[in-house]
Amino acid sequence: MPSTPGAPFADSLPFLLSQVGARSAQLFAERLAPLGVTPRAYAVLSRLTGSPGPNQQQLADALGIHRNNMVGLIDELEAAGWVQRHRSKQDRRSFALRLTAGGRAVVSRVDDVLPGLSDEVGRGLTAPDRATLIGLLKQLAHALDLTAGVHPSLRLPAR
Amino acid sequence: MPSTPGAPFADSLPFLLSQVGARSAQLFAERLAPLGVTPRAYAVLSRLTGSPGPNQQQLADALGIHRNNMVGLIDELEAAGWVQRHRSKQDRRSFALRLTAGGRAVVSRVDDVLPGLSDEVGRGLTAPDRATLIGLLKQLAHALDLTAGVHPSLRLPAR
DNA sequence: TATTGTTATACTCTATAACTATA
DNA sequence: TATAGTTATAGAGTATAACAATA
Repeated sequence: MPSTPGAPFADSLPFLLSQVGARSAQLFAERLAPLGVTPRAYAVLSRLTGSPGPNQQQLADALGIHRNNMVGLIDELEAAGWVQRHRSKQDRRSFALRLTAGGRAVVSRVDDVLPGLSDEVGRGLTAPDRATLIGLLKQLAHALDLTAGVHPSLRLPAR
Repeated sequence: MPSTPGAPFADSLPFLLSQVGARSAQLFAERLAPLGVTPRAYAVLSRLTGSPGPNQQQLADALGIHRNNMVGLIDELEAAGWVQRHRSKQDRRSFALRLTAGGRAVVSRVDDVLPGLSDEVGRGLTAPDRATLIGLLKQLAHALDLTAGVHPSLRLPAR
């Protein structure tokens, strides 16, 4: 059976990528939820693991989130005790964002959960096939001008 | 270089699938927009190309859209002249949904655009590699219990 | 005059409940 | 009593504009 009757798109590369990718994103969100973290929040937290604390504008630019929305996001992370705002001494308009010990612990806990997600998502494939798939996806990501570690949905919604 | 510094997830299968899949969904939506069609609307229209006109409840169940939201969706498609509601004579509570000639024309126009999208999304890969990738994605879709032609985001949002 | 962070507003989507007409 | 369709409401998420403090 070559294709679903009346659905020529169902076996196309764009649809399959979008379909499997969306399911993968759902499973990712479900694994994060018990830890009290949203995918957006994890994107921010994992960006702050580097040493030079960026300000909100820089972080927003790097992730493709609008700076207006970054305010509330940092508010939540600060309320959770995972991030701190430190007034920059070079430029007193901006805050240097720094992960707290608790924030680092959350990132670490999420990273511990990710291998289980990889196994769940890739359970239909042999180990060599998984490696092949990852290689092909990296080629696609590069050809589509995607930045490593930056999710396009943070920038633009699909629908 | 094995992985992005400070971003262990960036090269993982779940993230790459979600990242490339989300970009693919954006490109799909951008191709549809000039035709006045949203991905949701196309999902509905392409489901109605079959001969036995389903009612709204059946269509909602098949696509994973809530029947409450199906009302407004069908309203728009009817206002655009692409779908008609016909009172069922067997069960006068329900409507048999039927594509109009205009509706069939829109589906046809979208289907004409899809090959171009496939080329754009897959431009980073050789033809054999594209075929390999499609095969691997189908295996994943099957292992993840995804239904052919049904997009998971219609059922549940990722974020 | 430009930039960082902030707030307010409106608009879109979605989730839930409740209503009507039929069965 | 259950089901198909509908409507209303509230809640999340996002986009836009405007503001205060600082450069």
